[in-house]
Amino acid sequence: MAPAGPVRRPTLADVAVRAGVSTALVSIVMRDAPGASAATRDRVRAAADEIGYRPDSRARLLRSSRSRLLGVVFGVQHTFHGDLVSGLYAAAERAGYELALSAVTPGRDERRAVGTLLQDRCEALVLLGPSSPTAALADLATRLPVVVVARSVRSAAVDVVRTADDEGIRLAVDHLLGLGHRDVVHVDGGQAPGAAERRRGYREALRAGGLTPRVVPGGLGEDDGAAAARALLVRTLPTAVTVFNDRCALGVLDVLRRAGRGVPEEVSVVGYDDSRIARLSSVDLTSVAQDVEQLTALAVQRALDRLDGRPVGRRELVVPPHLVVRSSTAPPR
Amino acid sequence: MAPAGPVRRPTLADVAVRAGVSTALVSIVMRDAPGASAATRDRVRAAADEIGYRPDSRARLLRSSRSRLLGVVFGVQHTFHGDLVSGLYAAAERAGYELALSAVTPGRDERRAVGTLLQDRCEALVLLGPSSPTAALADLATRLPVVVVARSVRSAAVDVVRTADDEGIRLAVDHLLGLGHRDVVHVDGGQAPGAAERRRGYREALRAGGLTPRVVPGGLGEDDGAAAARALLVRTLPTAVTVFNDRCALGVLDVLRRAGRGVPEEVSVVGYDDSRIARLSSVDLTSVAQDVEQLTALAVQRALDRLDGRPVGRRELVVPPHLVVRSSTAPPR
DNA sequence: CCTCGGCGCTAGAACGTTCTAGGTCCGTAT
DNA sequence: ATACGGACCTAGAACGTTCTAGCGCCGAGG
Repeated sequence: MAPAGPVRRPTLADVAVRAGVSTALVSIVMRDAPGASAATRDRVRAAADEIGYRPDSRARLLRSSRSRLLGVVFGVQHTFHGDLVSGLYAAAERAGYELALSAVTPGRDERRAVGTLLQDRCEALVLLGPSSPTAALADLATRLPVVVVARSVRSAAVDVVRTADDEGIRLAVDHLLGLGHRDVVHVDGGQAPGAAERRRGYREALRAGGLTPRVVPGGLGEDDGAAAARALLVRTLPTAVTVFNDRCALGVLDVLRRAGRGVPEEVSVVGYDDSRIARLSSVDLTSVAQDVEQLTALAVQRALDRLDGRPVGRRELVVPPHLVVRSSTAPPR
Repeated sequence: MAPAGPVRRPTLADVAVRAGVSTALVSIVMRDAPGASAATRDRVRAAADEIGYRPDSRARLLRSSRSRLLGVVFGVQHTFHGDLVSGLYAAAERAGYELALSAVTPGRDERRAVGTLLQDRCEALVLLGPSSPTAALADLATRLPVVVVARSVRSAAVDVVRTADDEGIRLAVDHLLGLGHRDVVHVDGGQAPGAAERRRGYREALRAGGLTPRVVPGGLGEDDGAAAARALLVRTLPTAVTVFNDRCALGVLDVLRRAGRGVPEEVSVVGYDDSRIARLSSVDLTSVAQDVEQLTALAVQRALDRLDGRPVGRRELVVPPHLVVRSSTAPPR
């Protein structure tokens, strides 16, 4: 039943013969371009449907100078990248662009991923949380517009769209202070990208409330969070904790609960990322959410601005996050 | 710093002029095809590097009859699909094929995803857990080889590569019986794809051990698992539970622990999927893992067999899963 | 000396589109 | 009548590759 080998696909010429017109006219009809009568349009479309014609985007893009193609590099294991890709599809479609996806996997590094996109004639590149060194990104940017999402890059060559991480933590702290907490600790992300800014946001927010900041070392993973929580347990426990990210927060949560310290009864916990983990009903973690909609819309917008040579303002676009309150935070006892 | 607009990319002709040879020769060198002397090869390559030439895959594919392109449709929110994509990249590369990714997102359905791949001239399609009706898949398969992964399809037209779900549950049950459990309950997945087979595997395994199966209704999500666990708590608790999937198992776990029933001290729990959730150290759930490596290798293999017109055996390839033992299972007290 | 075969290379035609520059026809204004 | 403009359509040249022929050259075999 399945075709034996690669079948020759029908082309414009096949449709043209069948409809008794020229290929150029078929092309016009297929593109919904002006220059054909309604009657012929119907006839051509019917012919195309009958033989199952589909335009060949390769040939199409080859001919037209602009490819209207946006390359996207994403990490296949980051669930957050999945959300971003969804948003990018929507934003690109609104602008009449297609997306070419290229994944970074354990066996396929960023160089490879970018390389295939370049061959695909993308007009611009959107890189989600890239790990390439700044120099490599800058070099890439000499060839085509490059927009980096969710990471900050110290280079004048590439555009950046990211979340205001300091403000995110500030939201978390303000939420806790608003609930009446006065003893709020921050579990740190160490060297991780974004950690410094979140730490700073925490310090500023606490000082603004007239309180003394207290930062304990943490990390990216659950184990880091668990260690941080154990460290907190040996001293006097704070009434609330802001954590670098959700995974780390999960470790904190787990250790506290196992130690019989109720969350949120004894300690309130706030994570960061609003990841799928945070949304699990058994976790139900209050968390800082990035505005995917806006991040992706701006990324596409910026890419197009560069392509069309429009003047752009700040090279770095910073999007405010918002807080998603769940059941891991409550007023102190 | 970033280029103002779409810059004209260097072409074969540019390289040819610079190296003082014909475009055909440059093409030969770029493809590592025989027919050029070592000296010229070096010269051409140097010229290409200097002007930053990259072959245009559109034009390349347009010209050569075979595109050596495999289309992959995946769901952007399924983390498991991410793992599969990684495997597919590796398998495709070994076979000298490229992958064209097309994502299904909340705002972009499967039809769309498949449509763009068809336009991209893919030779065959690999669909990860597609939700399209069988008829649509069969229709698609009349146009090009279609391999469905991780879902079973009742159609002679499409190939299927999937995990032996019944055997997976059997592994889980045997593990529990081996630990000494005699009272093992299965929390069901209802109508979900794969649920029937897992249920059957459970029943068979229990009967093979001379025990009486007991199935309670569950579902795909945590809440379903939570409800099932609560139902179990009102009767006599079994000593072990196999659950339809990890998310559902998480709900079971949560309710049991909150009710003060230790896992694995009082009840052992086994999930299914070996998802990221199961691997979280705070969850650490024993789970049935699908063999991603083999699933993807077979999927690519089968697609190529169809393309090359090689005779294939069974239309459906079933891969055995394996059990990943973690700390949610232990001998009964 | 001529032929032959292989190596290194090139000219020119594909591939399936889009685009430019017309070409017909018809109705209307001159 | 002739010219003109517009609506509809077509021929043929791109686009950047790969592929098929075939060219010139050199050394070996007749």
